[in-house]
Amino acid sequence: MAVLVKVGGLRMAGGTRDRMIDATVDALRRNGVAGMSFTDVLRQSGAARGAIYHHFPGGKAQLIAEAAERFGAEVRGHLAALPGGDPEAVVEAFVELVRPVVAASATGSGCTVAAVSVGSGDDDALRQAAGTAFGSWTDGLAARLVMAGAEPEEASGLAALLIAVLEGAQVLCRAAGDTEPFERAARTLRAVVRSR
Amino acid sequence: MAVLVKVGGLRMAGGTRDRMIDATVDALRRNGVAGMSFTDVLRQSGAARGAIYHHFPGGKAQLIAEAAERFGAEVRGHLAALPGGDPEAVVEAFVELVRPVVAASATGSGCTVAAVSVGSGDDDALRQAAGTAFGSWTDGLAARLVMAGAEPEEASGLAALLIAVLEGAQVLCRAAGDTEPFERAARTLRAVVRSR
DNA sequence: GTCTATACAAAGATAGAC
DNA sequence: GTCTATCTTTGTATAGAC
Repeated sequence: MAVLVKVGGLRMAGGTRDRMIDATVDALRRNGVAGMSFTDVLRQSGAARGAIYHHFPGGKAQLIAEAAERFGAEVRGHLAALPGGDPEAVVEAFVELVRPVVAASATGSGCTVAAVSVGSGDDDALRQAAGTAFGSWTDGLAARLVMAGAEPEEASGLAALLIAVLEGAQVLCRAAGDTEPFERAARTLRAVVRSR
Repeated sequence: MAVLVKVGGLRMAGGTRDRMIDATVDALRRNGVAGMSFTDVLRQSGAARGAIYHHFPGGKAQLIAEAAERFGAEVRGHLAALPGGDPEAVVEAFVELVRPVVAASATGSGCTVAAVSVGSGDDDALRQAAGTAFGSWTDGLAARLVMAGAEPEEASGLAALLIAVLEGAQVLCRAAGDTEPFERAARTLRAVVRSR
């Protein structure tokens, strides 16, 4: 096995290590940090038990940190690619981007980084991994808003508000079992941005 | 021991059962559902191991559900007591109420109900317990806004937005280790409500 | 690098004496 | 109602053959 393709020194998707991280991303968003077990990850990735400490000498903490990084980078990419010629349009596009994410959360598959934040316990490295991801989202979204013509300070505050709503809505919608809390909040959010 | 005072058929605070629920509220907000152990609860409440299934035949799930209910009721009380003669003032008071909560979250002690929502896994009873608590917060806050003169539909949307920001800010601030994400979002929130 | 087997600790859950 | 003791399962972590 082990189809390890190396391109420019970067290991491409498809390897065991890679599948393990993907499986961890999924297990985290579904069961949280303490609720995720190696058993789940091994079953979903097809890896053997011994593969864990071979690929991740730091054990569970390292695996989780890398999963948070991967998920964080992926979302950041989506945020940077947000369409919209003015701040209002970017907010509109943000709402559309978030809708399916929140829907997934309503059926049990929430935000991996939020799971790491809430479940980090007293592990500072984990907490910081989550903080870095969230920070990159807020900064990326703020930069996107500036690019669309917003004032830097206004963009920073608006981005922080939007990311907070994104995370809060996922928590609420998972508990509610539907996306209604998000739709209500989003309606107000748009009305509010439009009236500026 | 067992200073069980009964008043009108209701067991008052001070009993073993009661202390166990309090300890569970605390353990949940700190470590999440799967991260909370009976060992923690027993140590903090001073109860014996056998007391668990004596007081909570439903085991861990029942204990967690009751903790979510208690925390939910307590917060709902705070929201109902929010001062303010008009919607803008209520929002202002909300921000002040939330500030210390978010600060606690930044040091590791987040929202008990959020922990239950995120950590509920596939247990529908737990998910629903969290949903009920969140629903009561949103409804209570909306009612308070209506009382302060807001239109019912406007109040419903604004309340959903505020609760989402409350929960999202806790997740972000815990990861950041400080309250900056909340302060940024709150600044924008107030500016936005004021401009109506 | 991949796999099997296993050590060791901690979890939830019960039984039964007091 | 309270407590001690224990069963069973599950989880993390490691050792070592291939």
